[in-house]
Amino acid sequence: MSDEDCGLRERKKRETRLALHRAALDLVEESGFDAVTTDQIAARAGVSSRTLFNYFPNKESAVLGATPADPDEMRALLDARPASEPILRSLRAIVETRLSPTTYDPQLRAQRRRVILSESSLGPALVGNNIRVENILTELVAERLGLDPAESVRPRVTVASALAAVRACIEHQHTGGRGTVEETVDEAFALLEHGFA
Amino acid sequence: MSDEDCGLRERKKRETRLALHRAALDLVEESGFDAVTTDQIAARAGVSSRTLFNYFPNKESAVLGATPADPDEMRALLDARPASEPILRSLRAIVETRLSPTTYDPQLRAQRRRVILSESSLGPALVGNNIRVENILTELVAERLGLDPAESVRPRVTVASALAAVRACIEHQHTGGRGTVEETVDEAFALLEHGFA
DNA sequence: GCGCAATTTTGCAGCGAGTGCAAGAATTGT
DNA sequence: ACAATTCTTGCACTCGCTGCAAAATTGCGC
Repeated sequence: MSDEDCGLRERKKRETRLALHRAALDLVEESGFDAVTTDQIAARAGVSSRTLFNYFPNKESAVLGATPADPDEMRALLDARPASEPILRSLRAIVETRLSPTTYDPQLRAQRRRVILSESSLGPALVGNNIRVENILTELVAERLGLDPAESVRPRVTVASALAAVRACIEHQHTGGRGTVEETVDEAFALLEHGFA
Repeated sequence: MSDEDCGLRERKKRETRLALHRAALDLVEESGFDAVTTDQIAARAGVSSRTLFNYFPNKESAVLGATPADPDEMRALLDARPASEPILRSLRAIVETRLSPTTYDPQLRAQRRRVILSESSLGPALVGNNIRVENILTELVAERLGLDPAESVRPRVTVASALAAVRACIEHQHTGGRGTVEETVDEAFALLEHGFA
């Protein structure tokens, strides 16, 4: 996926996109999300402010380097999981992939992770409140469970809870909570799986 | 609470607040959330645009008539629930109270409900993404469970999942899903209680 | 009532996010 | 090298929201 379409045009676009993402991450890490303007990000990336919005729909997405959730891509992710796996576990894997994309170079990934875990303005944009992602996943989960998403809320509630759980764990970090994200996510999904009762 | 402090000043403030809320609801019901500007809301309420933001922190809050989440108030709500009640059930009751405040006159409440269920821009502002509410509830739930919210994620995950579940049910309505909100919320909380496994 | 203090409203000036549009620059295939 | 396509840029603009200081309103002691 990263080597196909190697025209100059496509390569430049990838470079620009990455430059914007890097610039955004750097600036946010330096001064905090709210103190950084989109103009500054564009300037550091060496591109006009208008161009930033050709690549990302908003500031948050630029910082996250968010790729516009593609249904096919997510379907591929889900299909990659064994059919026998409990749906929650598959969901968790998918969400974690979105959280730290494996196509990144490790250093950038680490920085992204650092920023996500320290900037609370980003949580919502990442997993919570991301209606588009929720809708796509709901559709996919319904399919796998053999349910009609218009008939039963179950798929949607499953997805929403999973996303919320991850976001809660990130929030837990923001508020200085104990444990690594991995540990707390473990705990959270155990709760979802076996019930809060 | 609605009769105390009956000075002219306090009464006028309540009137203005209500006027803004009503204006916002009316306009949004007429034209949709995105098509309504804060200036229009203020104008219909007969106050300056600047005044709107003296009463509400943002457009969404004006439409929702959102009262700034008060820790003490929420504690009172929780304390009103029997101590033996499962925490999820208490949470559900609290969230539902926030969803349709009992201090409203029925007609306004109905309108508010209608708007909430038809305007998807509002879901986030109501329950999801409401970090402040989540933090307060997390604290309270931790207390009731006898846990330290910094030690265990459980309280936070419980709260986040409950909020997410309700938001998911509202979203279910938005997307034309079947069933009343009550039914779907029932189903959702049953899942949370007994687990998704 | 009267006048002073506290509070509220308002206008204004301004910032930052985000968009539509049209002109200009770069890249492509031929 | 030329034309078609695509990307970038600048510009003007809307909208949400904020700070500030002046003006209006209300509360209170007399």
